[in-house]
Amino acid sequence: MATKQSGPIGRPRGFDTDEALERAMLVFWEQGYEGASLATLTGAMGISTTSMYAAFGNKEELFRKALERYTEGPSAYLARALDEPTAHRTATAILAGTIRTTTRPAHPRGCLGVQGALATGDSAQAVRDLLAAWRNDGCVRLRDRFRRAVDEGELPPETDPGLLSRYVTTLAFGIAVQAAGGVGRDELQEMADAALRNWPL
Amino acid sequence: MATKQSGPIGRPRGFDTDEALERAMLVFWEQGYEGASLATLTGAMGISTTSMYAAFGNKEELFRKALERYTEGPSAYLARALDEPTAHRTATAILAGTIRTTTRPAHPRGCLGVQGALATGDSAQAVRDLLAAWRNDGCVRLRDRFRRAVDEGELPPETDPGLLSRYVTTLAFGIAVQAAGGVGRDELQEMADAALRNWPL
DNA sequence: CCTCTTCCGCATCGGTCGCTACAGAAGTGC
DNA sequence: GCACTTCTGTAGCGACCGATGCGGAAGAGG
Repeated sequence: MATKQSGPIGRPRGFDTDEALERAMLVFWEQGYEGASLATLTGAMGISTTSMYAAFGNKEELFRKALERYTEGPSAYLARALDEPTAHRTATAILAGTIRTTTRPAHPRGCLGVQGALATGDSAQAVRDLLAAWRNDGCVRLRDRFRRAVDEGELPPETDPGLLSRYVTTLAFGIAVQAAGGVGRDELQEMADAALRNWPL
Repeated sequence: MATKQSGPIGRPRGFDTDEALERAMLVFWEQGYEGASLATLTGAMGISTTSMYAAFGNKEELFRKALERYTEGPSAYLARALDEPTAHRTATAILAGTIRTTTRPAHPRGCLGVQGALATGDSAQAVRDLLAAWRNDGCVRLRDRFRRAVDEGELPPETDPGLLSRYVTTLAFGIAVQAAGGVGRDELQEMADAALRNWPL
């Protein structure tokens, strides 16, 4: 009957799980899934391999959780953009958010969802598929947003929401690749502005 | 004085260097630089590690040569596109060539220059930089082509060639990412057609 | 034939990979 | 104090990483 109000028994964890996951996410972001070794990861997390396995399972599970954290952290602009009042503002916010996130100083350049595991060996195919699904999910949610805009009469009825969302996500992924190579923020923003000057396509 | 007309002395090589390099390129294309192990590479090439080292130097040199082969093979559409008579046809040819190459059945999906080493560990940074320079070179050559079109009066004098080339290459890299995730050829081509419908931007 | 040069198959190098067994430390509840 | 549960540091697992040493095989030139 007594509600369990006391903490879990046993020795409490000696590190902050959220902070360790944040650091792991940064390593995956910069070096990719295959490029990030456990030694590098645990070194950045400040814990031993034993603690990492006890807290996160294994490397692949750690990556999955790092991707979730990325989605709700650096990539949260996507969810916010979908709430913009118009489709045009949604597209603008997505590209601006992508550019800001992929070119932020003191953060890894590029996008974890793009460069985390774009091409991998056999042992990392599950992670590659996970990221492909992650990217596709973003495209689908954007398509639904544009479809709503068509239904509400904001966009012309002959507009193809899938085509439009594919266009915006293609630009976003391309921006991520450019940013990973060191292309500057201002140049990308000018290009994005020009790309959305005529809308919808 | 006598011109050396006889072949090199010693035991001749027992395999075709070009074909072995072609197979190595395909492995790098599909699995990336870090994901492609020497065992996988030499297995696909049909030679032993000893022969690979004797013929190509090491893994990094093998990748450099595979990238050259990729540039002159699957990515040769870029050079051809730059010779198109108009800037618009150049842009159209680049996107069409990108889509065809990144979605070709029986070939790895995506683009070696994008997914070969987009994010890597420390030991592969040189390859990452090499690919970033490769991508930037494509953008620069395209910019020069557009600049010529401005000089020749084909494009309005207020056109920014750098902006335009950044736009086209961003679309191309985004297409490569989409293709790596399994997006179909027709859908990408429809999007590319729509993206270039208003030109120049 | 012999000699010379190069190539190739086998074995293996030290290092690192992801991962785990074990024992002791450090907390909780009684 | 005690028993119990959980976490952590060390040490090491087998497997694979990229890269080599070595000796014999194989062809070219004489």
